[in-house]
Parts: sequence; C-alpha cells; structure tokens
Amino acid sequence: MRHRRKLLAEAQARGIRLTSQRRALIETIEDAPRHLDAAALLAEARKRDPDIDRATVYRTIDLLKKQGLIDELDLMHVEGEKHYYEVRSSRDHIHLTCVECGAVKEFTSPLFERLKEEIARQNRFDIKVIRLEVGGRCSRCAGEHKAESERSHAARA
Amino acid sequence: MRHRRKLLAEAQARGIRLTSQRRALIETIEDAPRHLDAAALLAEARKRDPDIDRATVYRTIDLLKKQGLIDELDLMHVEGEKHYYEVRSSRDHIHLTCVECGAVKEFTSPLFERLKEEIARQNRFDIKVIRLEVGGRCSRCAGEHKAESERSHAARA
DNA sequence: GTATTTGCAAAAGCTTTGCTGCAAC
DNA sequence: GTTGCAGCAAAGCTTTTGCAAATAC
Repeated sequence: MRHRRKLLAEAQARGIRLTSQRRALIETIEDAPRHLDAAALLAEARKRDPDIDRATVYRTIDLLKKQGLIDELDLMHVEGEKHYYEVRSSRDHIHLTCVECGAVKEFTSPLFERLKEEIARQNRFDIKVIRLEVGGRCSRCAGEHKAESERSHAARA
Repeated sequence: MRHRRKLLAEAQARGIRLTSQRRALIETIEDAPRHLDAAALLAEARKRDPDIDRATVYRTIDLLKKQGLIDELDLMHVEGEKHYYEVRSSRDHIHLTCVECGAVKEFTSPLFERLKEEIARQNRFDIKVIRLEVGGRCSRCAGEHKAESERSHAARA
C-alpha cells in the first residue's frame, strides 16, 4: 500500500454507500501510479474484483466527480478522446503533456494559486473545478531528436 | 462583417489550400458570437454553403488545430462531451463556465502570462497549446438563487 | 494535368441508460 | 425489510475513415 486511503476515507465521511465495487474502484484510483482512463481503471479494478462492470466504473466516476473527490483530465487528447482521473488534492496542479512521447508531468506553483484567487475575486466566480493543461514538447524530446519528430510516433506504439 | 478576416488571411499565408468549404468554415468560426461545437459549426457553415459535410468539418478543424490557428475547448463538459473551437489569439485566455446556467466568460491576466513563462522555464517545456478552464458558479447564479440550485437545471433544458 | 479535397456512408470509440435481480444498511 | 446499486446488453453521441468523384492550382 503506497499511502493511507484518503479517498476511501473521504468517501465514507460523506456518507457514500461503500459497496465492494466502489471500494475496489476507489482503491484502484488511489494506488494507480499513472493517470487511468475508464477502460484502464476497469481493467485494473478487475484485478481486485473480477466481476466489475463498465457501467459501474462510469457511474462511480460520475459520483466521485460530483462529490469533488476526483478530477477529470484530457491530457490534451494526445492519445484519443478519453478522459483520465486522479484524486483531487488540496493543491491544484498543472499537467504538462508531451505531444511527442506522451509523458505527463505535474507542476505546482504559488503563481497558480495566486491566479486562482484573482480569477475568483475579479469575476466573483465561485470556482468548483479548475483545470490547467499544457501540450508541447518536453525537454527530453527537444534534446534527443530535434528535427526528427517522426520516430517518436512509432516509439509510442 | 464583424472584423477583418484574420484567420482566413493567416490560413492563406500558410499555404493552406483555400477551398470554398474551408472558406465557409473559417469564416463561420471567425464570425461566431459564441463558441461552436462541430455540429453547430456544420449547421452555421451550411448557411453559407449548404453542401458542406460533417467529415469536411472535422477534417478542417483538424487542419486548423494542427496549424495552431484554432484552439479546442471543453467548457468543462457542462453540456456533454463536445468540443468547442475558437480562433487562437495572441493572448491566451481563461474560460470560466458556469455549471448552473452554462454562461461562458473569458478572462485574461498578466498573472497568467507570467505563469506560462514559469511553466516553460522551470520545466524546460516548449508550450504548444495551453488551456485553462474553470467550472463553478457565476456571480449571477450565486446572487439569484443561493440555496436553490435545482431549478437552474430545469431552466437549462 | 495532377495532387488534394470532398461527399457519402459506414464504422469506430467512448459513454450512457433501462431494466431486473442483488446487496448494503 | 427497504432503498439504492450492480450487471447486462443495447443504444447514444461524437468523431473517424475508405473510396470514388469533384475541385483547386
């Protein structure tokens, strides 16, 4: 176990009915070393409970999203139109997705916090969700094959 | 005509073959008073050229996106999984979408520009696209029906 | 004249839904 | 015991693709 089950505890605290499927899904999201889309989440969760259905995955995602317990990402649609999920943390972070190699890096900054405050204050806008996603070329890809962006496509497959 | 055809001119400058369909689509995006999704763009563009096909819309969007001439938005998926498009402007802006009434407000800030610089510098990341989307409650909805968030759902239908 | 683009129609990909039986409290 | 949830399968919505005919330069 990589950390204590914050998400699970929080779900429980909110009075969410904890079925065995939800438990498996929540634990899967919490333990995932990378961002999972619905299909990947289903596959991973089935290792804990083989009978989980796709519909349950989507319904649980929806529930957790509405409760503000998880956030939804696109990762700039670098690999299709899927959505990815992660536990919402107290400090929002930025996702940098490399359009060449697909690597995702997270980044936090006090400047981002300040910007959030400014957005809320100047627009009198009550922020519920915020998502800052960046697409571009990571330092590794920029360094390795400067003029040769084709190969990386094959490398991702 | 609301402004001069910047997008059209830019497309031409890049050597994009300007077919009549592309012209109609580009002009439609440029003149739209709101953010259009693919279906709405198709419907609007057909007023200029009734024979335009859905496939052409998607192919043109793809082309313009790859050229960095338009940006793609989700508007926090407040109305389903569509994507919305807008002309890319020199100054990136933030989209605030009200989850109650669906209103979209744009916002720019020097702080956002500074944050972009910081992201690029600290991660040695070559930013190609950046998208900051915010979901929450706009001041109008907060003021009008503070404790009664149910009705607005019906109002949007 | 030649390379690109279009329209059409079919399919693909991701997500949602109705309904019956089952599980949590 | 009651209320809400899960599984199944089918449909929904948005987007993509193959191919022959049409179009731009």
